[in-house]
Amino acid sequence: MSIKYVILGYLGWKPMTGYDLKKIIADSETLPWSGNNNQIYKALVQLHKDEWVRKVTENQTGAPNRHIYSITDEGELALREWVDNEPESPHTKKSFLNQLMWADSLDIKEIDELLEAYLNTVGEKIFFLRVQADRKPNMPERTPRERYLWEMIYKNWIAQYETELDWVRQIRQELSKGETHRRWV
Amino acid sequence: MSIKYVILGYLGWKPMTGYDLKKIIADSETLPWSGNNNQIYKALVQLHKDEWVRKVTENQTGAPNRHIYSITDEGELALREWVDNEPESPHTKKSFLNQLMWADSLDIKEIDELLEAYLNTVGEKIFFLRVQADRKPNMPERTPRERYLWEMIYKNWIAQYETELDWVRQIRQELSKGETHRRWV
DNA sequence: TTTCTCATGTAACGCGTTACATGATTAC
DNA sequence: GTAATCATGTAACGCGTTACATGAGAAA
Repeated sequence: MSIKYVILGYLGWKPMTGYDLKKIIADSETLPWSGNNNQIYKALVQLHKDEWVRKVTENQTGAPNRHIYSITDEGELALREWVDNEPESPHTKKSFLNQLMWADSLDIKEIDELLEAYLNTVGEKIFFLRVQADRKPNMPERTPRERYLWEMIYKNWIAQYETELDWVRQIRQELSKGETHRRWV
Repeated sequence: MSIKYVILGYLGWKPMTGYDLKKIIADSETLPWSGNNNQIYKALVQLHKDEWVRKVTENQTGAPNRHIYSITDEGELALREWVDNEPESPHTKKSFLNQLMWADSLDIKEIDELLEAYLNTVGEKIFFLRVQADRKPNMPERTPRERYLWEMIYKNWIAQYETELDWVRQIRQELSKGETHRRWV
């Protein structure tokens, strides 16, 4: 449950409520979770039981009392340990490529339209990534180095999608060339 | 349940048993499933109930009877429809980037070691991708165009990981430069 | 003799999602 | 008046994983 650590990371930046975390996670273009209540509130209960966070309740009228969580010393230690974990390769699901595996039943025009649609969805994704990289919401900038790391994280995502665009352009061009030269029927 | 369609795709290539499909999926460097029994056998039951595949039982002694599945006309139609679906952007989980978000608590050396380890796991992944792209196991080559599509699919994955390598190299270089110039403490 | 391959299937569990539930305040 | 924001939480479900279960034949 790596979302637990992501939450812990944010709480190590500053104290927050579950609701705050929910918004951050839901709005993020790079964190791969929807930010649903169930997951976040459960993770917070979990973190509290582990004593990696402490909870302060702020009374309110008109809305449920706010539970403000902040990281503990044990939490900080656990976070550091997790950060220093052996890195894993990315896990990617490209359902479009799974479609393309069996796309030979389509004619050239249909395939090209699919590729164009893919180009557009990926292009849109890049657009939103750039907007967020620009606005930098919820970005802790405690040191210049931290700032640099976060910038590189955004660049990583953008580069990934740019690579995707290049690939689509190449395949579209080659398919149309193959068409005119009757390399495939 | 997109694995259902991937299975349908393979059965549209040639008739197979659940066991065959399990191996193909488990061995694939690009399909994002482990190839566990539970999922595959259930999907086959599902596909059979939909009448997208038919089942022929071949009696055996010493091993369970083989259930050989092949695609039906309805199945072929359903596959074509799915292939022609609106493409989605890739869904990627880069847990390493989530670690890096909070890596400012580490010192330069620790970060660099993490990046190097990441470089290695990604490099390894590329290696296996290239091997598989080269050997081309379980690749239907019914037409030149289909062959081309599958090659481009492998290229897509390789390009993605290559982009990752470039990114790691850049960040490592810049971090070490920043270190000598005391841009971050 | 132990391990691998063939070949099917089930059980338990974890992570993640959508949808449900409540209710006051603020903005349009 | 309707919708969004604040703020908590629960229920039901789907997809995917590991592990369990069986049992013969072939290979190491």
